[in-house]
This record gives sequence, C-alpha cells and structure tokens, in this order.
Amino acid sequence: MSKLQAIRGTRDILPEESTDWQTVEETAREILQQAAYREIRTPIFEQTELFERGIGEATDVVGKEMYTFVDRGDRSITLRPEGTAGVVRSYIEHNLYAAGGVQRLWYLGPMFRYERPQAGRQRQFHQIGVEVLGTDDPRADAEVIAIATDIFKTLGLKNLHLAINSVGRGDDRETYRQALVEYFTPYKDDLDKDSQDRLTRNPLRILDSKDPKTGEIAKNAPSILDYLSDDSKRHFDRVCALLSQLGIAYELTPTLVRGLDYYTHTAFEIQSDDLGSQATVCGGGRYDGLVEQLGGKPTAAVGWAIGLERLIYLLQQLGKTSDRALDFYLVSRGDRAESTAVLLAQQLRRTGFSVEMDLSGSAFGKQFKRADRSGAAACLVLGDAEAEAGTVNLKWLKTGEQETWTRSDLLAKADELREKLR
RNA sequence: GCGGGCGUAGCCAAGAGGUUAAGGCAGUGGAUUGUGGUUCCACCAUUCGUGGGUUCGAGUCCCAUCGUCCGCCCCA
Repeated sequence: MSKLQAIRGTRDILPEESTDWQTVEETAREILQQAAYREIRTPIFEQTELFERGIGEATDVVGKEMYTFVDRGDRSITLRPEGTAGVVRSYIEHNLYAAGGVQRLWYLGPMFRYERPQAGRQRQFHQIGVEVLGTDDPRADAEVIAIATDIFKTLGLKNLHLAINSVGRGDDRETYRQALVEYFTPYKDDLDKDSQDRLTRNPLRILDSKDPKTGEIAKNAPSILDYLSDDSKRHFDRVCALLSQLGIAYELTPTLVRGLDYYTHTAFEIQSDDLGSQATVCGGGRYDGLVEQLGGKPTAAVGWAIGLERLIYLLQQLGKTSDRALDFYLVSRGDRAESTAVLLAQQLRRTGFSVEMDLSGSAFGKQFKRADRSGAAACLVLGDAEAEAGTVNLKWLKTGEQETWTRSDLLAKADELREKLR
C-alpha cells in the first residue's frame, strides 16, 4: 500500500466543510471582540520543557501523548498539545503583565496529541481558547464561562450542560487526595483494575470511573467540597452566584477533576449529550499557580478551550451547515463573448458580486447544467451576439425568467440588483 | 498502550469457493452545434487495501501487514 494519504489521526477539511469552520470562527471572533478579548498567536511548537513543567510530568498528556522530536540543533521540540502553556510562556517572555492589569487573550489553532483516534478525537485537532491573566476575581471565572455559553448559544447548539467544581488550592487538593486514598484503600480489591492503578497515580480520577461497582463505592467517598479552604469556598460560591445571576444553568459536580496539573479552584466542562464517548466540547478552569511555575511573577488566571472538531460535529448533527453563497454563474460561448466574459467577471467582482465563470467553452446546455449545480442565484449569458450589442442576459435560476441588461446597467444598478439576489 | 468491528470505483453498495465483478449517486460524451433543474442512450473496477498461503479454481477460506471506525485509558 503505497498510496499517499493524510497520516493517521489527521484529516482534510474540504471546501464543503470549511464553510462550517468559517461560521464558527466568525461567530467566536465577534463574541470575543465584544468582550474585549484580543487574539494572540503563538508558535505551534515549543521547547519540550515548557509542557513538562506546565502541564505536569505525571499527566497522560505529557507522559504518553506528546509529539516530541529532536531538531537539527539537538533541541527537544514538542508540537503543542494544548494552548495555555504557550500563551503563558509568551505572557512572561514579553512582560505582558507590565502592559496593564488584566490581559484578556484568545487563540485559535491546531493542537497535537499522539492518541488512538476515535469519535471526537484526532491527533491533530483544533481549539479555540481564552485566557484571562492577572486577576483572581471570581467575576473573571463567570465572564469566561458566560462567553463560552454565548458562543454555543449563538451557534444554536442544544443539549449542552455545564458541569462545575472547585478543586481548591494546591494544599486543599493534597489533603483531599490523602483522604481519598484512606477511604478507598480498604476497598482496593473491589475496585476495577484501572482504579486500582489510579489509587496511587491519581485517586481523584477514581470518582468518575465508569465501572459500576467502583461507582457504588465512590458514592460514599468524601467530597472535595468539604476540604476546601475558606477563601477557596468563598471564591467558588461567588462564581456560582454570578452564574445564577446570568441565568446560566450549572451542575455542581464534585467528581469533576481535570487532567492537567495546573488547575486550581474553579474547574468546569461543557458537555453534550450528542457526542458519544468524548462528550466534552469545552473544558477549562482557573490556574493561579501556572505563571509562577513557568518562571513569571505570581499571577492568577482563568481560561478554557473549545474543541472545534467536536463543536462542528454537533453543528452538523443539527443540520446547521452553511452553503456557499454565489451571486452569478457566468456562461459564455464564442471567441468574442469569452473574452468579454473575463472582463465582465472582473468588473462585477469589483462591484461586490461573487461570480463564477464557466471555463469549459462547451455548449450552452452543458454550461447551464453546471450553473444550476453551482448554487448561484442567477446565471449571466453571454454569446457573441450579446458581446457585440453590449448586453448580457440575466437568467434567474429559480424561476427561469430571463432579462436582458446592458453591461453598463449591470454595474450602474448594482445596489438594486443586489437586493433581488437575496 | 489494550479490546472489538470493517476495507469491492470519487461516494453508497450487491456479491457467502466456480466461466465475463450487480445496481445507484456523481462524472464525461451524445439525443439538443444559443438556454439548466425532467427524460433517454453510451462510456466510466484487466480487479476487490497490500503481501503471502490453502485450492484444479479465491472478492469469497487462512495468516500477516497497513488503513479505518468504535470502545478503554485520557482528553477538546
């Protein structure tokens, strides 16, 4: 098998689908811009160390999912598995904290994780994300969540729910972790195999095990909410109160833990019922320790990332896909007409119309067939007779009605024409 | 990394050891040398992901390999 094809876990976004991507990107951009977020573009690869230090060496993302290679200068390079680390690196490197109190940033681009592809999971996938750096105000947590729900709402998505939790400060979590180990250890033999491993590796993960027996045991496990420090609790209560005030429904989910080490306090996920096994479309939370951990000044921050493949999949499930918009399909035949068509197409485009010109030179019948399939609102017909007379026939593809226009009128009355094309 | 399903044309798909590999959509040409969405006709897989094996005979059975899909771990 020597056929050239896109490598495992990557895929092409073909023109038919790219319009959906554009819709999503434009919607998100507009909402983010209204909320005074500014775009940041960071490199797709970084020093491996950035992710090891930022995400945590013990996490699966760092431990087994990174695309890491040594470049020609013997540097260890990694294709970014997520966006936050790079943004924080850039924030520190360029002293963005010096530019003023709070930085509201967003980014969009491909991420890479070496995993087995399955529904809603690829090796190259895309995220749009936001980061608010430089404040621990719970209003920032609420703002960020509100923006995410706004994007989904504007796109018309349904069946989404917001799960929220607080994982506390680092030391809260450590106490809680010990409490969990204490609780689960006596049941060790009754836990599923994965959870037995998790007991040492990541006990918090046992809580959302899919194994029914483990689930039974986990029901009576201590809740993190009982281990939060006072200020952690206060922060979390405030976030929840703000969400209620904004009319954003949420589910308190004490079992929600997120995979990356840097999260503190608020952690949340927006999940869909229609997504199969990978239900999370948006995941995020607060990471007050990360900036310092990466060598910056202590800086509080919150953010999230939306998985665009998953989001677009949901959009397509709902049939909310967009067609391309084309005003004119330009048909021509005969030497003189064909060269006139080139000029006319250019003039119409400069006037603001979208025009596709038929290049086949085949019979009018064939050209009309293609006009019909092009999805254009109208067809412009140019034969040598029209070219000579300075006219063009405009045929509405829905009704079949045809009008004769002079070429100069077509351009002069562009606004009037545009109305009719809608 | 582990477990399972599936690979026949650009797409969907029949075919279950026996001479020439259905059909549909899309495409191309023609009926119609200047008017589409309907119709009709023709063309469109020397070969069934790839390699090996069993057999007189393999798309069909076996092995391997690659790809793909679904699930687990984990995550967007």
